[in-house]
Amino acid sequence: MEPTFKGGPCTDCRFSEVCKPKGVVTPQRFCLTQIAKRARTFHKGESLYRSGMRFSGIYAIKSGSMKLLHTDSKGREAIIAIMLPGELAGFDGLFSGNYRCALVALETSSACEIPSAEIETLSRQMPAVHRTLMHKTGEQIERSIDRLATTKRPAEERLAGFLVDLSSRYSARGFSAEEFYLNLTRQEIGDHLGVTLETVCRLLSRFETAGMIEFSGKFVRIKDLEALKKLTV
Amino acid sequence: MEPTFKGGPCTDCRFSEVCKPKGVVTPQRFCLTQIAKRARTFHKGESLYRSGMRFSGIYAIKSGSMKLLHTDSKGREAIIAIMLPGELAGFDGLFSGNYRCALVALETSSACEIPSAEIETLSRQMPAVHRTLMHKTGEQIERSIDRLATTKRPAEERLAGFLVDLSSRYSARGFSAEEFYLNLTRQEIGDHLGVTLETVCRLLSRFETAGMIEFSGKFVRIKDLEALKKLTV
DNA sequence: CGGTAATTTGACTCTTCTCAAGAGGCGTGG
DNA sequence: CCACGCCTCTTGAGAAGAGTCAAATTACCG
Repeated sequence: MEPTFKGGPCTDCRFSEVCKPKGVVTPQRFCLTQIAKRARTFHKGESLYRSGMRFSGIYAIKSGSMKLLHTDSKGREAIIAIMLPGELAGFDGLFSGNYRCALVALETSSACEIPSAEIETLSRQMPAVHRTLMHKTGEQIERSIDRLATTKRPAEERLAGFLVDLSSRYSARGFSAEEFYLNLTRQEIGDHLGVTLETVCRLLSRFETAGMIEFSGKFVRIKDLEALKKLTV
Repeated sequence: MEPTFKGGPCTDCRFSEVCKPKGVVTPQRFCLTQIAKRARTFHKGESLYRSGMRFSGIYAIKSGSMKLLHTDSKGREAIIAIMLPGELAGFDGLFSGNYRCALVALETSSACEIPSAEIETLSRQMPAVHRTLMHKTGEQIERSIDRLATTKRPAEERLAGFLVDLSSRYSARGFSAEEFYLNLTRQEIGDHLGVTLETVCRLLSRFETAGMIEFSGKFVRIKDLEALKKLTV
């Protein structure tokens, strides 16, 4: 990394805002964007990290999508989160020192690694960097809490909520809120929501019949977002 | 806060280790134990903080027990966590700046507040304090992940897991692993596990009939911990 | 173009929920 | 100290939701 950093991987990244500290005016050279490695490509099924591995860094997802995968002692899989472009992943290892889950590409994707050594040094030296990380951590914790709060709700509500959540997250990152590719199998959607793949199938069919969504293969079009939101309440 | 602090609220706290940074030799005067306020008593149903309130600090629970309560827009309640003596609560507000949940005493309890202003100052100045907080945060995140991973599992497994978890947490804090008071109604246990109170009742009866537990009122005795563990796998 | 994996749908089963009624516990006030 | 009322707990019966098993169809990859 050059001391007088100019241009580089983050200059033309449309998500570079993600990595920049918010709320304070800071010299550019102290942003996370300065320490991120150039984006690497990961193919479908490839792991950025695995459960139990020593924490090596945070990943800023540039394109594609990832699943944060937890596997229990019996081999059962649960998808803790779906990560989209413009989001940061790796917090399951940031504090404990070892990743709790695996981060797996759902399609050909690219991500920048923000190495752990740099994180430690810079977040100690630069309050703004530290604040950015804390802010992102807060988002993660809130998201976990919100998901834990839905355990008692019926499958239909959880699935509707999942679609609404994806829509708003895509929208927040500058993508269409109505149309996107969902690179998950029915099994994976089920592993995320805690239901079987057959239930996911039936509910999606029901949503489609009701005119709320339309999908062909992996492509999803949300036709009536309000109706979906009404299901989640 | 006196510069030359001697004695004080933490000196004879049996849980003072909780608040002390681990893994490094640090002058005592830089521990969380230095900034904690003297314990306050909270009565059953009283809130240490409520959802939406500005983050005011972390709470070290000295005695009794608390529930971390999430309420959604429809008024449905979900208990995100049960907090026991010797544990820290308040991380749902530490990073975002506003508490996401309410922290409510389940019985007459006492807790020390570690005020937010002191946390910020001290964790910036003292790496050891910062490290302690990060370590505790890691525990919280891991716990959330582990609980999210159980959403698909049947009620019996979740309830058995809940009892095993309580047992090991009591045990870790120097209490009996086999006998404890569970100051939760069946409704609250259900709100924690995502099932109805009737299901909790039936399962507890089943566990009792099977000779795994014994309970009279709020008092629980675990008779066959291994059998319970086998149910959770 | 063939083979494998994913999806869809049906029929049936099982778990869990809902509704309901009765029993038990606890605190308050007489 | 007892009685009353309220809240909690327990248990049952029936309904609904979700799971399981199975087969047919479709999509995808090499």
